[in-house]
Amino acid sequence: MAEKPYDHNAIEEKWHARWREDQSIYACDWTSDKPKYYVVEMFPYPSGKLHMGHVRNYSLGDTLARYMWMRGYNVFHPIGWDAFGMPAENAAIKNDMHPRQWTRDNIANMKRQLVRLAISYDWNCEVSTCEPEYYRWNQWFFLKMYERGLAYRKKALVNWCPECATVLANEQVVNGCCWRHETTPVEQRELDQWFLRITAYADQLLDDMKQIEGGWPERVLTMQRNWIGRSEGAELDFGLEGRPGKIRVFTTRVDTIYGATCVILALEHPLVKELVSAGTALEVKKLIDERANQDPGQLIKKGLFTGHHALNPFSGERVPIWVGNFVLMGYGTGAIMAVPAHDERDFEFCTQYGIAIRPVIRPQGGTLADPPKEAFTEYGIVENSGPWSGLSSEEARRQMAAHARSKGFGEPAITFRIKDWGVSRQRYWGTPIPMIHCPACGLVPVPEADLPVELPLEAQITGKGRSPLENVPRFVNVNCPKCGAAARRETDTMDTFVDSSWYFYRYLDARNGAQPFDSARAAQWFPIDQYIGGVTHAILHLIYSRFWTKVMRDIGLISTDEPARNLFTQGMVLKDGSAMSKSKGNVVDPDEMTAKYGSDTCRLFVLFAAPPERDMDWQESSVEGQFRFLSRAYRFVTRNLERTTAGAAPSTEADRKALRKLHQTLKKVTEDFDSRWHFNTSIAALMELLNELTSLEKDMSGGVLAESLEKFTLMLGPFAPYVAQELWEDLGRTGPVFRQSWPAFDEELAKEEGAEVVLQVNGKVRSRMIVPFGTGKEELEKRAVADEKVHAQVAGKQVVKMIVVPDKLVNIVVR
RNA sequence: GCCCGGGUGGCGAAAUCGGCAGACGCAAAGGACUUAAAAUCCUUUUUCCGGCAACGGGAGUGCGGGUUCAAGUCCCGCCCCGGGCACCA
Repeated sequence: MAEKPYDHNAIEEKWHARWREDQSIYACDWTSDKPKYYVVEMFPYPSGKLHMGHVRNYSLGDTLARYMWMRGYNVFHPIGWDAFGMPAENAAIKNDMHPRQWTRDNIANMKRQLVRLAISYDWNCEVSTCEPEYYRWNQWFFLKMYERGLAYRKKALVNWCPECATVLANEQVVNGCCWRHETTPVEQRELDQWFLRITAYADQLLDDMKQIEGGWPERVLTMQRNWIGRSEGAELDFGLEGRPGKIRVFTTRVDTIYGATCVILALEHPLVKELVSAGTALEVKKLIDERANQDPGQLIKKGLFTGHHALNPFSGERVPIWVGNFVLMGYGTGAIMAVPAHDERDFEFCTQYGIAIRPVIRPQGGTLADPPKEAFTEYGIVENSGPWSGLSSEEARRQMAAHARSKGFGEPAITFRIKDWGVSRQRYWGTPIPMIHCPACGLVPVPEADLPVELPLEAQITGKGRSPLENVPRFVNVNCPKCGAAARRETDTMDTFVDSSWYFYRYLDARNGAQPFDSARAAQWFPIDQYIGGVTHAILHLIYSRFWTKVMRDIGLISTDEPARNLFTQGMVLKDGSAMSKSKGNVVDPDEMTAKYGSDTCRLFVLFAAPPERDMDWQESSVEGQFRFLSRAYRFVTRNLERTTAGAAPSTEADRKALRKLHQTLKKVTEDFDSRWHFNTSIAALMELLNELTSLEKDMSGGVLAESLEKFTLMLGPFAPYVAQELWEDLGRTGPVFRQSWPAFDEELAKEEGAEVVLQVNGKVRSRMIVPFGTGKEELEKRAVADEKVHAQVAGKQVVKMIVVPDKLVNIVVR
């Protein structure tokens, strides 16, 4: 019996080499007639090295992919690179290295790591978003959106560092200052920027959630619902006293309008300039600057009286017009009617400035609190509101909005919190926006035939100035495609969320030079069966890609409304209670772990540490346990190889026990795969099985040994592909483990010999007994009372009640 | 402030439908093998009380109540930790 030591290096190198020779091992079979299974893990940003969050994400996806292959599915499991973005530019500045070179080097290294971890990717379909063959389709989509009015240009504020003389991304602003000049306050500048009209799809983004409910975590849907922020109310016009014009406000509570005691404009509201004196305008400007450098959560409410009055369209009452720093220009109409009695913010503001507070809603069955001590914000009964008095809030909202419409001073309205998606970036390492500015023709799209607009590689990246592209004459100077005159090319590049909005469609057809992808193939493979990634992308990426899918549908490329039927959000990998990050210096490099213990151990470790949806605190100590398990498994199988006899019937008591445990394990692991992916318990079950088999080893006969070794190896396959493959070969079998069929379990064999019934007295366990399954209630009662230990507890007391759960327990209640 | 998660031994965790709390693993302690160490194997390991011991008894899943024959699991009220949103009218 030649037991072999577990030489993980030799085993992993051997299979690593063989698999690398056969590039097609994980390739998708596009002609297969098996049911499809499309599994995607969120692609990584090529920062240079995989971190443990990646290892967790990809091990999870891989384990699932291998299982689905074994279940007979035609699996498509691709990967790519989210390869545009700022770090490449920063590296270029720091190390004098071209972003493209830096990115490609990083990709090569991370690809090596993924292959080493034996993640089963179809490398034929690899996608890298920084290559023209990919980003040309970003440009193509942009043109399609422009045609449809979904891409447009407007002025918007950007963060500007006067020291760098450059635009900063939001994440480069730290405490209101530049990340490189920590004492230089960031200024707000207005620039023309490109936007995508995601708001046109706001209702669909909400409604189509019906299609993915149940498949997506509820909390992701909730976060998206809040982000979209649909609210129903009314827009109303307050007339201006003594001058023409009006102020339009949005409110969800028309029913409170008789309690409106002032109108408040946002600081940037266009009317402010008209209404206030030069002196007040200066004060307003001050408030704007003050707010720019403040944490929005800590903002202290401030405001100014404009000196003018507005007229309440319902009551005709004259109310003062204020400006307030807490009124958002970007939401609703940029102006509100303040009802301090029924809104906390208005209450705070009006109390502070001595503005009248007038309650008009009383709680159902309660009385009007006058003067109120705090805002009553719930619905109730309308009071002191002319003809509307006595109505419920709900009824008043409906009737009053309708009344406003019939009188022409307003109408029911729906407002969204979500804003159009600003995609302009004044950066180099991104997709050039395919537009041309012609002095004669204005904005002219680059003709489709001229795509891609390639990034000029010679641009100098200095971290200064508006955009590196502006200093590349070859890029900037073009002839207008319409009139032929000298024109300027747009130098803004696209947000990298554009790249990631549709990459999983490109996987299907990664080398297509004529279209973004083949529609017929997309119809066959979409929606994605399982998308896996971090919950950090719950909002942006996952909303943008849903939006993109709908646009592609409207263009006619696909016919589905949603990109992914199921989404799984894995937990974060934490160290000392917070996320691993370079700045905290607590990053763990997977290479170290693979070098020491091997990839199989590393994979097992991340899956075993916690259930996948939960955050996992980094506790490296348990890695030894995983290594020991694989080591024991390997030795167990190899030393028993020669004892196996195929087909021999079970003969010993040990055989029966081993078979029972084997089939119980098969059942457990299969159920974990088919439900919640708690692979920590699957691996624990495999450990239990190995422990049991080891203790029965000597008394097991050849037939049961053969079955046990084979099925154990197959079950190990999705988790630890290298060692499973090695054992498979040792067992004299051929072909990849993940192409074998997943072993079925036999419910009969898995059954225990008898049911263990717990005997309780007053809810406390006093004894237990083994009875045949299905033993009747009366029989159980009889046996329970006869039990010695139970008897000792019951003796001398009165039995009040007996609860019997067949095959489970008997509880005797005594007094 | 609002909306989600989560809180179980020294540690990671398990208990999937209200029915044996702590599976599996780590760490620790003791032992076997060894000249020795590593590796491996065996034993103990929630806690308190009694006992030389087999064993017996009590407590115990963040805190306080409740429902139930029975609660980690369900209900009510709190505390703490993590995440998201945060003047969205």
